[in-house]
Amino acid sequence: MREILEIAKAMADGNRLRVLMALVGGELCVCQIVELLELAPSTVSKHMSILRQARLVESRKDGRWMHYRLPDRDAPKAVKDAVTWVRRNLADSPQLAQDRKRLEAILAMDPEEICRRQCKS
Amino acid sequence: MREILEIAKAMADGNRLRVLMALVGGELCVCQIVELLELAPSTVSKHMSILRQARLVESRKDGRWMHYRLPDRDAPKAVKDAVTWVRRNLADSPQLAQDRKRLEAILAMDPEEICRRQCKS
DNA sequence: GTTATAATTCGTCATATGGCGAAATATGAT
DNA sequence: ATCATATTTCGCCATATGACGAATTATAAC
Repeated sequence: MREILEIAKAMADGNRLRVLMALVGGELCVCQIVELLELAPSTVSKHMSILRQARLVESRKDGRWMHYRLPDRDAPKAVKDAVTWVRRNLADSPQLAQDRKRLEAILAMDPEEICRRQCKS
Repeated sequence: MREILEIAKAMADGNRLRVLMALVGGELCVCQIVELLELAPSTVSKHMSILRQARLVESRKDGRWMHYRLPDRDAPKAVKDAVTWVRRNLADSPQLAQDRKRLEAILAMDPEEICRRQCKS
């Protein structure tokens, strides 16, 4: 129950659902997610920690960059099914189409340039 | 997105998950759910309204009694899949086994007797 | 070693959520 | 009509949650 409730709570936030959908296209680093959601890095970090605690995302550290991705095949079934549920049911949300578009632009930029932009603002 | 988020939020509470699992055995009236959860009727009513708003339960009024049940086949796919996810993953939660046991006792009682018990306490 | 930077942790704040009891509503019984 | 009762609505309170900025940590670059 504890585990299932943790997953359900992790899914119960619009920004976290947006992150999960953004990760469908492959892993992202925190600064890219910050750019997408337009939230403070500390806020995004907290969201990612909640998703990771629930095992809805996995992380990989690469130097100073932390990359997050959707769980592998060997994740618990509850987790995989939850991600599948989100993917299926948000696949054609018009609101998230906007995110896909923005994400495309973000991925086209150099990650370092993104960070520079964040420093300025 | 709105709809999916509403479902996820409705699932993000332990007592509401307990209700969903209790309803697997068939519909229940509010006083039976009150007896199971050991919460105030007003609190249970609020939980049920959140579940119904998300369409995770359907309701049927029978005189003074309001009965709640899991959604039919013609419910939205997102809803049916969510309920399936909960059922699959909580099927053998030891914590909920206790609820099943208590529910058995509750169903054995006359509904009116349950209400009488609630008036006393 | 010092500096720069990506990310996290911590403290704080505003709002959301879950709980209750009292009052209101709706319906059956007398 | 009056009363009893099953449920809901409302107002209140305590705690949880999501947001931010400042401080901290970890790592790359110099």
